[in-house]
Amino acid sequence: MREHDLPEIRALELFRTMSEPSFDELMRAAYMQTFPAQVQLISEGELADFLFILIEGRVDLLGTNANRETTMAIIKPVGTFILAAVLKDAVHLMSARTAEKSRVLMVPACNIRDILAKDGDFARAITIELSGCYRAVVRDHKNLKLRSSVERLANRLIGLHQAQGATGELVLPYDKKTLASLLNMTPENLSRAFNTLKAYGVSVDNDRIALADMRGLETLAKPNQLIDWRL
Amino acid sequence: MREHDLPEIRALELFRTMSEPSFDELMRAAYMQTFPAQVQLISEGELADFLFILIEGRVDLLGTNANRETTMAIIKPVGTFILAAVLKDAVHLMSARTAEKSRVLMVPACNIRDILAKDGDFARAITIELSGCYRAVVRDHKNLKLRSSVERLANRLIGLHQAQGATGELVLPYDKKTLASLLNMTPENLSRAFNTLKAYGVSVDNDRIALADMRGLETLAKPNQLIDWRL
DNA sequence: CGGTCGGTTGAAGCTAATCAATTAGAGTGG
DNA sequence: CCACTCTAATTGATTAGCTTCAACCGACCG
Repeated sequence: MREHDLPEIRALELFRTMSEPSFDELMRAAYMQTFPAQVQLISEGELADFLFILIEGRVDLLGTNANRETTMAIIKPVGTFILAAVLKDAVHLMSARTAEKSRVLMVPACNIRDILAKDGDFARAITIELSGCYRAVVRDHKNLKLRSSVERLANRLIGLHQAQGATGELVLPYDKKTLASLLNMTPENLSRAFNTLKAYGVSVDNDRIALADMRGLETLAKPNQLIDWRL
Repeated sequence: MREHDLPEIRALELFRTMSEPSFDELMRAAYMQTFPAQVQLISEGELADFLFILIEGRVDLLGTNANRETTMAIIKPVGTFILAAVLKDAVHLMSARTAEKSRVLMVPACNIRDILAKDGDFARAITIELSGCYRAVVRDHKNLKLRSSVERLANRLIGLHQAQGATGELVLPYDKKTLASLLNMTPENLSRAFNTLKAYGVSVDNDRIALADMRGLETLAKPNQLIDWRL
């Protein structure tokens, strides 16, 4: 990367308070790239190799599910993106695409994690915890933007079923009113959604649910690792 | 707090790797509390005084807007909540209420921040950055769960107007297709929403928007500091 | 026994998505 | 320069999804 960009980067909130050697180490590994518009910088589901910092231009963050796509966020300079995936050494929950010609600083993920490890353990634990919270909300947000209410319910049932040992039965861990609110439905609509799912082998006895046709249910639900399976 | 709980807490991912003196310091300040069901632990809009860690029971995280309420998340043991607000020394974006009798460890926010400051600067900068990302998605999520599409558009316009100097005019920073996706609307529906807003003094000329009746628009939009105003 | 609460059902209405058609502007290539 | 194509944006008609309002049921509780 070019010497001339260094002071600008050093001034960023994220790097301002960092020790000189750590900063040097990071920057030796990092590089500045200029991309034209409409370039796919990262793709959902891939591992996070770099932390991206947008210096100039515009980058859109996108989520997809079952050939639907939605804009999750728009990044403007100066902003980082996909920090959480880098910290967790996890897979991207969103894709990123340049919307204009953009200048981007790319810092290899392993260097970020190295330097973080040298720093305080507690601070590091905090970042991991926080990354987890962040990613959970992103998943929720995608869930809401990209699925109908019946799909959300179906996937929730599949998730609970899994978590409870996949015995063909599950018990709702909260009352239906709460479940409805969590899935952004009215209680009435939840009740109807359960009726809709009867055709897919779902039978309801108060808070006990039986799933008789997992294949069919999954065909409807289209479970998606980048939305559903926390952890 | 009781001696007997200490090993259990120490084993949590968040505290496992922490130095002995730091842990002791935190725990001296912290205390364990048992609450009955249906107790409001924190309220939207208040400052974050404590980091909460749920040890037993269940806590619901709630968001509200214009006398609507929604369940944002359900916390089960062992889990932290409102970490981001604590790190940013900011106001809560969600309320928290016990759903069952719950045992909760409360760590004063200032102690968390003190210990974090002693640890590496970079790790600390990362947590702040990440908290910001997290809170942004929470805001987006509330926006989507608690407002209609016309309300979302109206608030977006108010926000852009503000950001551009509140001159009575604003320029859309992205094309309408992107704006629609960001607001979770179809382009057709966005176009109709703009028509609906004509009655509230909004006139559209390509990407240039004029707001002639801020009072009326705000009455419709009901802007909410806990959803809209980033930073 | 009346009261409340969680849940279900039906009817009506509203919000938003879909499908189809049209216009206007930008860019391409003969 | 003029057709040609592409795309963004708008409009209308229709349909799907969801909410709202109202009534009702059964369980639990005083």
